[in-house]
Amino acid sequence: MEREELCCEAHELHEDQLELVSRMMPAETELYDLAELFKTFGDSTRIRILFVLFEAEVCVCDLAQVLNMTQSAVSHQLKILKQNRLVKCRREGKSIFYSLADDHVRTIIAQGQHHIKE
Amino acid sequence: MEREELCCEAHELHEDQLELVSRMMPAETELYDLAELFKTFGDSTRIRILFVLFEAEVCVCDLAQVLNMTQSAVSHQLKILKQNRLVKCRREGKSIFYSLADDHVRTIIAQGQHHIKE
DNA sequence: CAAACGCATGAACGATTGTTCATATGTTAA
DNA sequence: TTAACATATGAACAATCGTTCATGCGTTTG
Repeated sequence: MEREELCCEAHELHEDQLELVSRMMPAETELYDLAELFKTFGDSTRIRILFVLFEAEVCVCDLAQVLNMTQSAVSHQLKILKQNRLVKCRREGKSIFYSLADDHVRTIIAQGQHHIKE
Repeated sequence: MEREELCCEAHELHEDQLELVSRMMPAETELYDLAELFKTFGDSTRIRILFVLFEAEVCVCDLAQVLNMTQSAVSHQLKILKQNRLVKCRREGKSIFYSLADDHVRTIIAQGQHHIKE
């Protein structure tokens, strides 16, 4: 990450714009967390898992069956979804049931759908 | 992607649930496009670029200066943002000015911020 | 207790990603 | 036209990612 020494002088950002940008720019940790969150949505397997959970609370083996994936692959992705608090789970006997953590998930996906369909 | 032959019988999805899930599941191309879109948000460099564009229309070298990055790295990321229609650009002399493509970008980022802050 | 079941996890692998470096393209000024 | 400037782009590299395979953990059943 090298800093450019000089910049096109004709279009240099005004001082007040620079101040505005730096004032509105979130902290590094927030930027990182934001990227981490969207990265979680950035895989079609995880998106498919979320769409199943939009309709029902399901156990891991049902997820694997519906999505035509191995149980291991589903478990790995569920772990990522859970780490980013997109899903939650509860144990019931030998099975573990997964469901959406909250409604932000629906909203974010819906906004994404809206964007790609315009 | 191997299909599981058997599944926990006790918690098997009901037929009507299966039908509901498959009815609400988007087509493969839409799932892919959705993942592609969120993948674009899933990098802190691109997030930082977007936060600058929230405040001002800027040329590439100003972006590089503000973000303390090389012009090349910024250009590569701007290409990805443009391919996914998150930003647009116009030429003015030797410079090329980038700005937000539409307001979905703000909405999606805002939803993400809301989620990580709860 | 042991066996079976449902799920989680670590290692390994190919595939993808973000940056750097060198260079090409397009525009303006001399 | 030639030089300088602003930006774009291809190759190369390390780093990260998603899946598979083997195996471990927790629970229930016999």
